[in-house]
Amino acid sequence: MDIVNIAKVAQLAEVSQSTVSRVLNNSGYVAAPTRERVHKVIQRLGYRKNLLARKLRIRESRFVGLLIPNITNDFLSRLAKKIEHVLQSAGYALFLCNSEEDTKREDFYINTLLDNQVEAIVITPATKTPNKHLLKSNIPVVCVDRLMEIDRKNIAFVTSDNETGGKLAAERFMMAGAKNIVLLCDKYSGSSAVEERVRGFMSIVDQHQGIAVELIKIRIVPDAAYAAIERLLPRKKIDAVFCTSDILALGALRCFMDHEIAVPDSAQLIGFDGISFGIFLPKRISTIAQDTEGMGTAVGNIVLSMIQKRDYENMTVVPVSFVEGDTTLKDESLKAHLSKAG
Amino acid sequence: MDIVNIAKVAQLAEVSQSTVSRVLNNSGYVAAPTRERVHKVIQRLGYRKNLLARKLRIRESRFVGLLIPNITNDFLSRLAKKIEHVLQSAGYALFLCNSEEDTKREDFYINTLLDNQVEAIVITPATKTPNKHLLKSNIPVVCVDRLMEIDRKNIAFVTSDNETGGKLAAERFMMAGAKNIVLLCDKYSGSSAVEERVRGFMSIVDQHQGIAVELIKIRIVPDAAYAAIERLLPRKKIDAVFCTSDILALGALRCFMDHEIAVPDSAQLIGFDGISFGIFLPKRISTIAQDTEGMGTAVGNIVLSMIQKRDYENMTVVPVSFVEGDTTLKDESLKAHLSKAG
DNA sequence: TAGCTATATGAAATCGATTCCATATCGAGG
DNA sequence: CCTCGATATGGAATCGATTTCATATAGCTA
Repeated sequence: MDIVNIAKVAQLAEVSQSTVSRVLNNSGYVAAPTRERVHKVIQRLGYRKNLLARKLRIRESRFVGLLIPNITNDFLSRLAKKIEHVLQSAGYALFLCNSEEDTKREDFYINTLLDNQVEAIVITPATKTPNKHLLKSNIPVVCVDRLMEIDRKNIAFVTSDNETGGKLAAERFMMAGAKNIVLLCDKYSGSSAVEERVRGFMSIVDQHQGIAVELIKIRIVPDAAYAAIERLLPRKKIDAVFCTSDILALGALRCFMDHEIAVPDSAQLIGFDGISFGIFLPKRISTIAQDTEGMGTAVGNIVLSMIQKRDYENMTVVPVSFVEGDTTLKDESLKAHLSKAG
Repeated sequence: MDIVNIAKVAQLAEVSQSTVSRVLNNSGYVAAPTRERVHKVIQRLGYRKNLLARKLRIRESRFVGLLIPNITNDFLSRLAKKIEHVLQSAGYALFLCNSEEDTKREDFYINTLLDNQVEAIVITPATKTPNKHLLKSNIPVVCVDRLMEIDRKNIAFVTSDNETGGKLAAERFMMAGAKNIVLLCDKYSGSSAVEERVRGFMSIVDQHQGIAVELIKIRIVPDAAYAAIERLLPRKKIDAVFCTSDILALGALRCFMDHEIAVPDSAQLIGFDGISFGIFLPKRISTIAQDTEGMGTAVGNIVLSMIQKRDYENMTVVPVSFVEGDTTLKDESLKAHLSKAG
């Protein structure tokens, strides 16, 4: 046999299991020589404690489940990294699950996580409708990026201030006097984040007169944005495009450049997310940046608070900010524009 | 009490634990009415089996550890996603660990993973020197992307054909008659992948005469590449740049554009990885693309083979391919160039 | 009808640690 | 000298499942 357990250590060190356990956990009384002897044997046998057994006994798994649509997504991977960082410092291990925006998979994963006794679940849900297994369970849940219509104890939400983000973009366009706006947004997602961005944007637009906004829902890939803009170009003059994601903005930008439409002079473009890549491209895309690290840290800390039954923020709204790139008029041009207009 | 375990189910269903277990696992003999009764109680109590207890008993954790430098990296996140996909289909859950290229953290994580009884570890090691805890353990290890100088049973390697990738890039440059080449590569990484790319590249260059290659090691961020090229520009005429990563190529491209150096006519550029973003930029970067999905699938399957003690490929080399973008001379131009030269 | 097998169920050991309780020694204080 | 508290250790129950072994009944064959 080469399974070495606490009993074998105890036997060779000529002490009881209790004593070995006390040595391992630095608890209770152990005489120095005994401790020494036990350590020697542990060393010699290359003994490792079986955390599964420990977790079963103390009824704490120190596992947290992370259930997101897609780890490949820039925003989500940065989020995941930060969450993992915070949790591992507190001794928690993270299960990685990709739902692929698929309710079936989400279902499956939630069950798996619960069966594995995770102490909390961090989820970016595929739909606003709550999963029934999640509802039945009592463990802490932190819902990130997207809201859920759920009535349950022990749940917290962390999102960017999407509505304000939408407003920031719209204000920028209004200041520049945009009249013919296209709004590109994610088609499939039941994501509340996208909706709020659109709502915020429209709330500002609605305060102005004579502004045309065409809202187009597309798949969240650059080609789709490219195609959407290309389809519109012959029909109308576009002077501003707001995309609910930088990925879409990328496609739109490419389309404008291919059709030799001057950006930002003829058409302006604002994305959402603040994907870092952007700033090294020939044209940096102006964007509403999310504080991904801030969100990740918030999520991690809230998870810990909830697990430890401390107080926690039920709803955390993380501020966003406008990051000026090369696809919007500069502040100076804006002022010139305004004074000319005024 | 609201902990419901198999004993409580047994009690309410008026059967023994053994019978409940048989029902849960569909093993052994259970009379239909009994089975029915047990299911009713399970339903009523909302019983869930405690997998920790099960895993302890059957001595199989069905956990696999994934230890990578950084999930934020495009290549690694795609890899992670694929691996997770393959493993979850086989009933394995994945622990996510970010080593941050830091040996200390790597150490810590390997210990944690082993203590949690993972059945295998997938690792992109921070150094070529093997971790001592990894050496001592017997569980299957799959080393991805980077090789390790390790003498151990139960280890498999999966990497791209980095050397051939380097050769492909060099051949392209040779065909186009490049004479003044800059080779930008990752400074800190002890990564064998980078070394092999460089080796492959140089092996082709060495077959030609009168070619100058300046090798520069920099941090793997676009700014560093930008700065490196900018520093060289006044000193020498550069007609080709090979970057061991697309991230670097991005910075180099930006630098050329800012200095109004025509790409690819004056200077050509080839990156490595095949990051999908590239193709939607104003200039798509020609690159040596890795088959990330193929690697992920290979890794997943090898892990499963090793765990199940089936045969497995000890060393898997996944082919790479040259993907022509807008930063190298097109095939036609090349032919024209060659006929003119010849 | 004796004997055998397929079906059905339960008691108890087991996985590997933690922990409560009991026991024992020793030195200090009364 | 007796008692008490601090120190040190061991025995055995426990966490929640799985699994072996034993037992019991029913139906079937010889």
